Amino acid sequence: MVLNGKGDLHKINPDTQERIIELAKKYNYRPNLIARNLIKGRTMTLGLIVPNIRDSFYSTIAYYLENKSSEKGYKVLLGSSREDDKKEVDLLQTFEDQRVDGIMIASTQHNLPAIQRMHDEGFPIVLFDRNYPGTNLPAVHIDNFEGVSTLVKHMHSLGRLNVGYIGVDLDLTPLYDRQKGYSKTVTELSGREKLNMKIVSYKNHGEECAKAIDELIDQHVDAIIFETHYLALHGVRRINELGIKYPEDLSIASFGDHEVFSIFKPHVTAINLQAENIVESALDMLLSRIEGKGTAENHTVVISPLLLVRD
Amino acid sequence: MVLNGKGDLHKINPDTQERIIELAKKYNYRPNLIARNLIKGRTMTLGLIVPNIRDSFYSTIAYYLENKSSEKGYKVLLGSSREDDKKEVDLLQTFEDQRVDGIMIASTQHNLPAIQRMHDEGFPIVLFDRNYPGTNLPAVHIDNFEGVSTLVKHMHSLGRLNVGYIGVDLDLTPLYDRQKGYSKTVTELSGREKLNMKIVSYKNHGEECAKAIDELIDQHVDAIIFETHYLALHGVRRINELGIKYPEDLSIASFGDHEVFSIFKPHVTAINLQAENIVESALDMLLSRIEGKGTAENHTVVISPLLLVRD
DNA sequence: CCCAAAAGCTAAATCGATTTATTTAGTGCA
DNA sequence: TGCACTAAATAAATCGATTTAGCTTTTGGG
Repeated sequence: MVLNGKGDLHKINPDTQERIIELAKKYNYRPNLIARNLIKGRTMTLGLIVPNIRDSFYSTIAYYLENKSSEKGYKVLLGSSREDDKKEVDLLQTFEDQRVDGIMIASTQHNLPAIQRMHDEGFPIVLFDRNYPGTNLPAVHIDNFEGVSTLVKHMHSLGRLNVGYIGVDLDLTPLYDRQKGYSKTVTELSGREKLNMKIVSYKNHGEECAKAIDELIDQHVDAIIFETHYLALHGVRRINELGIKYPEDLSIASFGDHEVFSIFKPHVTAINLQAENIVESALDMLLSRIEGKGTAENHTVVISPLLLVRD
Repeated sequence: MVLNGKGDLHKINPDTQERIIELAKKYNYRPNLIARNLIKGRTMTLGLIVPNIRDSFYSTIAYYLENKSSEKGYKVLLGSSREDDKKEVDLLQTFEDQRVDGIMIASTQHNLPAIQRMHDEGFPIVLFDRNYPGTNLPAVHIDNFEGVSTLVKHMHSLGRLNVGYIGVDLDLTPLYDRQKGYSKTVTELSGREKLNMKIVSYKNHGEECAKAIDELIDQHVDAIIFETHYLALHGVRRINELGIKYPEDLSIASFGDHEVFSIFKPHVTAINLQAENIVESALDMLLSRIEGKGTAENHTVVISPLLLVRD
């Protein structure tokens, strides 16, 4: 009681309190957190599950989560699913058994049953980046539609009306939303029937992205929007190889920022994925549910993307 | 006993065992790991403390650690010290209180007392990347001296005899070792008195690195070695800006690889930091100490760097 | 001087699993 | 029939902290 600062509350004599504190110091006493966790029923630990911690977006998420949650006394258990459904359920299960107080997950989008079950049982869990549409699962993600839309409009404002788009064939909601954002905005703005949209395979995205660029150039696009940062990297490479000057002869932009975009010149205009905001919202949702005050308010938080206008 | 597969060992009747297993399944029983941890005195958790999880090297370390240790049934608690001594001791303390079974840490190099104490008390802890020289603390790191030496020799083998070097002013052993590797090798190989070595401040490394390049060019170097990947990124940028062609007019190489080095062309020759090997060794050391068979064998494992010859 | 109430401690229950001890039932052999 | 021994099940102890209950000693007021 004394060591937890509840000495007065429990009417422990001030002298005794002092004695206790002294002895604790003398013997270098440190409470065993496992024992505390056991009786408290909470571990002050949050689980983070990402498809790949090497990815700069997810490692940035991990960074902010660790920072913000350590401020509030929480630790972070890290899980990397490697885009593997099985590994992901394993992690979910282990984290649940381990009694983490909550989980933040960018799911493979193939584990709805497990996640739904946990949520239904009252386990605080919040999806981010990738969600399960049509469910009541708490989720935080950027507005992908809006983000691409912003990029297209930005291109138009620069006088680039014949925009092209390169995406990837992964089966993920954020990517679909981006593609939808592109086609909708382009048709609305220009009434074009030809969308100049290329979807490349993830497995071989480097080469296919280069090929896609060649084709778009043949179709005389004057701007290209890349669906992800890694596509943009390969795109920039190809554009340089072809000797095409950007932004003079071609405007480009990436959905998703990357450190080199503001190092190598010309700097690449990009949509920032707002990792810090995502973590902030997700953490808020988790903590309010953990602390129990979390009623069933807004299930999904959609964060506005940030356009970083560069060269 | 039954659920842990020790039914026969404890002579539980096979029928009873079946009944137990069935009931466990029926009621969806999952053992509470906290309770297990408490009595077992181990948590099947490893702590990872890095200066910055956003750094691609450290996130790669995290990736491999998570993968390899989850194969062996261990979880990973993540801590990011942000190069802050205080935060680092806090993390160490918390992880110890939390009773993680072992810790893998890239220290700020300002917490010897805390780390030494833990090690002396028998806590399994292994340093990586950055170590405390002159101590008996278990450590794993790449051979930084050897790595730079390899690069210098590689340059010489290409006929580039007037090599330059750009480093950073951080107070970290691996960087000193690299600098030593450079000066030693250059003097040995060429007997040069002029080392063409520039040290830039970390805080402003982008601009200062560019300036350093300008100066080295003035000094007519025909090759530049970058001490870290981020210096190399800024270096490549500056070299492109100056319109200098590499590798034709100038050879460059980076200590530390980066994804863009094999995307953008010409590809940048680099030393790979062998994250996977580092994790493997560190994990071996930790587990053998955790399992108790770890006698005081080799305290330090030095890993050979890998030269990736590119353009 | 007595009693109620507060002050201050001490003891016990609890969290949920693991491990060890104890009890009961059953078997084999002299 | 009896004894030793095994099989199988049940009970208890343990990990270390938190919380609640219970006990003893003071204190204050009539």
